[in-house]
Amino acid sequence: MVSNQELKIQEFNDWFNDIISKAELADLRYNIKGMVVYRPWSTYSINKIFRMYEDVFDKTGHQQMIMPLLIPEENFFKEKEHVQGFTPEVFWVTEHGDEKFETKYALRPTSETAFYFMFSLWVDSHRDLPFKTYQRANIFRYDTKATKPFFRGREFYFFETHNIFETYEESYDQVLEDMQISEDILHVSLAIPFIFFNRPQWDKFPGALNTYGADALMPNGKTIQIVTTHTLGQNFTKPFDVKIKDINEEIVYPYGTCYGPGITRIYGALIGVHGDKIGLRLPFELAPTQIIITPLYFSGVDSNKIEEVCLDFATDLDKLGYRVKIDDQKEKRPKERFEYYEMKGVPVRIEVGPKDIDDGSVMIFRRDTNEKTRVCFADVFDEIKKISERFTDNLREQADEEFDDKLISLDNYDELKEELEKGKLVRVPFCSIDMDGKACADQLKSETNGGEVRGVRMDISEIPEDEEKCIVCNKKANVFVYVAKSY
RNA sequence: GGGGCUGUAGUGUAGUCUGGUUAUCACGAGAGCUUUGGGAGCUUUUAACCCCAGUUCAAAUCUGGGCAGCCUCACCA
Repeated sequence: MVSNQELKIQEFNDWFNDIISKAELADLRYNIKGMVVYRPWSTYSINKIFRMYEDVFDKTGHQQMIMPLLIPEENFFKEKEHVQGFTPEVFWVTEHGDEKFETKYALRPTSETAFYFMFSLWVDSHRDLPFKTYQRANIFRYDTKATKPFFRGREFYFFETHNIFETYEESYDQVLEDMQISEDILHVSLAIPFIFFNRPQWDKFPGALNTYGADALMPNGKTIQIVTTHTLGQNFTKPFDVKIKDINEEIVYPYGTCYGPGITRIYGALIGVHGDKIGLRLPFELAPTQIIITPLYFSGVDSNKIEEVCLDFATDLDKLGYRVKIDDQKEKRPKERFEYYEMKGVPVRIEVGPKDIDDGSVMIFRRDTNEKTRVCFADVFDEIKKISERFTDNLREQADEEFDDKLISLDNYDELKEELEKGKLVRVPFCSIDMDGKACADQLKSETNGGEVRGVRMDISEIPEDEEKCIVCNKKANVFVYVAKSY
C-alpha cells in the first residue's frame, strides 16, 4: 500500500492533471495554448489570496492602483537588460481592425515600464518618497512550449508592488519586509513551506540588481518559485528619468524594488502541497465552502425534522461567519456526496441523519486529518471553532514535515546526482553565486539531468568552513547553495 | 525552439495498423419510480469522429499542414 505522498511522487503529473479536472479548478479546453479558464472553485480562493495581499500591503503604506494592460514599445525599450530579457516572450499588439498601429504595444509581461513611466511624472521631491504602489495584474509571457496549468501559463495572475526609495538601504528594507509578508501569507496563512533564496546573478530578473525568490517544493521534488522580490537599484529610475531633489537640493535618482507573488502559481503550489490521495485540501480561510452539511434521507423517516436541524445549524454557523452550505440532493446517496466534497477540499462536513436526531448529536468529518467524530448538538459550535482554529495549522505541520524530509545536505557529487533523482532539495557547498560561479552551475545542471542552483538561503546565514570545497570545481566554497530540479 | 506520444458524445473509451453496414461500451446529463449512515436499481431520452487541404468510387481510418493536450529537453521572473 503506497502512502499519499508516495502516490503523489510517483504519479504527480497524472495526479495533478486529474485533480484540476475533477475538482473543477480549471478548464483546459479553452482553445489557446497556455491559457486556461479558472473555474469558480479556484477563482474564489485565488481572489482570497489577492485580498490577503491587499490587506497586508494596505497597512504598509502601499497604494493600490490599476495600470493599463498595454505598454508602448518605447517604454519597453528604455531599460536594456529588461528589454533583452523579455522581448523574446512578449505578445505584441500591432493592429486595430485592419490597420497597423504606428507603434506596437506589449501585453505587459510585467509592469515596471508602465509604473516607472508614471513615477517620473509623480515624484519630484524626497518628500514624495517612499512611493509605494501595488496592483493586481494579469500578465502575458510567450516563454515556453511546456505550459502547465497554474504553474506555467502564457497568461497568469500576478500581484505586483512597485516602490521607489531615496536610498538603497531603504529599498533593501522593503525587500526584507516583502520576505516577512511572504512568510505571513504563504507559510502562516496558506501553510505552504518554502525557502527564500538570494538567486545567483545568472538567474536574476532582467534589470534587477538582485533577485530574491521563494521556492516551494512539489511532491516530485521539483521546486516552484511562488514569489520574488527584487532590488532594482537605479536601473529603472535612470532610464525613465524618475528623479527627485534631495534635502540638499541635489537631483538624485531613487532606488526601486518590486515584489511579485504569482497568485495562480501559489494556488498551484497549494494543490500540490496539500492535496492527498482523496483529492484537494484547502486552508480553512481559503475554502469557498468551509462547512458542508449533508442531511441523510431514508424512506419511511420524516426528513422534515432532519432538514430543520440542518437549516438551524447552517443559519447559526453562517451568523458566526462561516461559509456553510447544505447539500440536500435526495437523489444522491451519502457516499457520493461525501466523496465529492472531500475531493473538492471542503474542510468540514456535518452529517445529520435519523440516528443523530434521536441521539441529539451529529457526525463531523474534518479533512485535515480525515477523521470523523460524533458531537452532541450543544457542542457543535465549539467543535467547529476548534477545528477551524487547528485546521490550517495541521495542514502546515504535515506540509512542513514533508518539506523537511526532502531537504538534505551533501558534499559528495555522486550522491547529489542520486538524491536529485529521488526528488530532494539538496544543500551543497559551492564556489559562488556571482557570475564566476556560472560555469559550475551550468556543468552541474547538464551532469545532473536538470539540477539547478536555486541560490543562497535568506532566512538563515550559512557559511562554509574554511576547508569546504565547491562540489563542482573543488575550489574553496564560499557559499552553501540549494540544488533541485525546477518548474 | 527541439524530441516523443495523443486528439472519436460532457467524461473515459472500442474501432485506425489492413479505408467500405446504422461508429462500440461505460460513466455523466435529462424525465420517471424505488433507494439513501461511505459512489444503488430499473425504465426511458440524450449526445461524438479537432480543423483545412489532398489521395480515393468511398476517409474516424491513409498523406500533408494547422490547432490543441500530455511527457521531455532547452529557454524562462
